[in-house]
Formats: sequence, C-alpha cells, structure tokens
Amino acid sequence: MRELFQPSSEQFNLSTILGALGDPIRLRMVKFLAENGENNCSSFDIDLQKSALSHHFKVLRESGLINVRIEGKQRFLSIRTVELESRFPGLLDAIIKNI
Amino acid sequence: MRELFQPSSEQFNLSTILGALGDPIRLRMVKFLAENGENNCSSFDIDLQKSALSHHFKVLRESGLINVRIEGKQRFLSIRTVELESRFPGLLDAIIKNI
DNA sequence: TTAATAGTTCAATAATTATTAAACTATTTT
DNA sequence: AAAATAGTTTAATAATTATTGAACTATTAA
Repeated sequence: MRELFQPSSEQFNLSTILGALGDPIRLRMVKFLAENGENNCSSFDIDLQKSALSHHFKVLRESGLINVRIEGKQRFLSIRTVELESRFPGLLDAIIKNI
Repeated sequence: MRELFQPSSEQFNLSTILGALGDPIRLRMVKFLAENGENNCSSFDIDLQKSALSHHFKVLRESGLINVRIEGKQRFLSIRTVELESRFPGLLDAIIKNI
C-alpha cells in the first residue's frame, strides 16, 4: 500500500482545515476521536460504504487534522492535537467544545 | 429586492459555519471585516465579478457569520460577533486570531 | 425623468467534491 | 497456500458549489 501523505504542521492551511470540518460527517468523525481517542477506521458508526469513509479520512488526513498509525491490518486514527495547537493555538479546542 | 435571509443564532450550525470559512475567498472577507469593521460590498479588494462576490456574501450571510445592513443603495456587512460568541463561545476569536 | 450606482438574482456552464462498486494491497488466520 | 480481514485506490457517476454574463431592483444623482 502506498505512503499515506500527511502534511507537516508548517504545511497546515487554515481554510483547508476549516473546509475539512465543514462537513457533518467529518465533524462527527473528529468529535468521535476527540471523545474516544485513537481508534481504528471500523470503530466509526457511520452509515457509508468503506470507500466513502476512506475518502473522508483522506480529506481529514491531508488537511492535517488526523494522524494514521498502521498496526497490522488496521489503521489507527487520532487527532494531531499537539501540532494543531502549536500551529493554530486555541483553534481545535474552541471547535471541539462547540461540536 | 427580496428579503435577505439571516438565521437566528439558534439556527446556526457549526459545520455550515466552518464550511463557509473553509474557502480562501470567504476567509479573506471575514478577515477584512474583522480588521476593518463594518464595510460595504465594494470595499473588498477581491478580483471576482460582482455576482460571484455576491454569491460568497450570501454563503457567509446564510451561515450566520455576517449581518447585512441596508443603507441607501449600499449594503454594509459586519461580523455577527455577539451572536456567534453566545452560540459558539471562543470559536470566532480562535479562528480570527489564526487567519 | 433619465442615467448612474450598488448591489442581487437567474440561467448556463465549469469545477469540485461525494458516492458507489469493483479491484487492489497488505496482513493475519486457517 | 488459501481465505478472511481491514482498509485504499480507481473509475464512473451523482451531487454540490463556483463563476460568468445578462437581466433585474432599489436608490440616488444629474
């Protein structure tokens, strides 16, 4: 499987990040990760095909919002809390508190 | 001219608001209003036709981000700071500080 | 009262994004 | 080694959003 691109925090772009969250499904995904911490892709209770879920994970990942850790045949997703906080102080907190 | 719809703060929706800001042009518009306060539509230095600008103003307005005050033949736009703060505490500040 | 100004709206098209279904990759289990 | 699992990728289509240009509305100025 190919490398999964993840931007460095200097590459983060605010409107890209807001755009990624400007979708109810992706906002739900982030809310779930904020509440439950790192989880694999199958843990999300969202009624979409796996390829559509994968698409949304990709948008979140490429925006810089989530990290993907590969372990065996699973991918564990988590919010890039530290990098987001250092690049956009206070932003993620303000969003998560208001989801 | 028809009524310009503006949602009440109870009607605000987080992903709609984030989606409205998830566009570089609209983020620029909000940044301009944040820095310069209320301004009319022609004050924005953005290279788009007036109908396209009007479209972006509409997205911002319908999301609840901006207020439109009609005065003569001009429309004065401003950020709905108070209502946004009461509905999503800390959110707008965190975004504006990071634009 | 005609023309100019400041926008909005509409219809058509272009561009982007989302969804599906099938094929694919890598890993683990049997 | 074969089959199952956990996803990703690709190609096609559907749906949404953006842009243009022209027509429109309301107000003000000549």
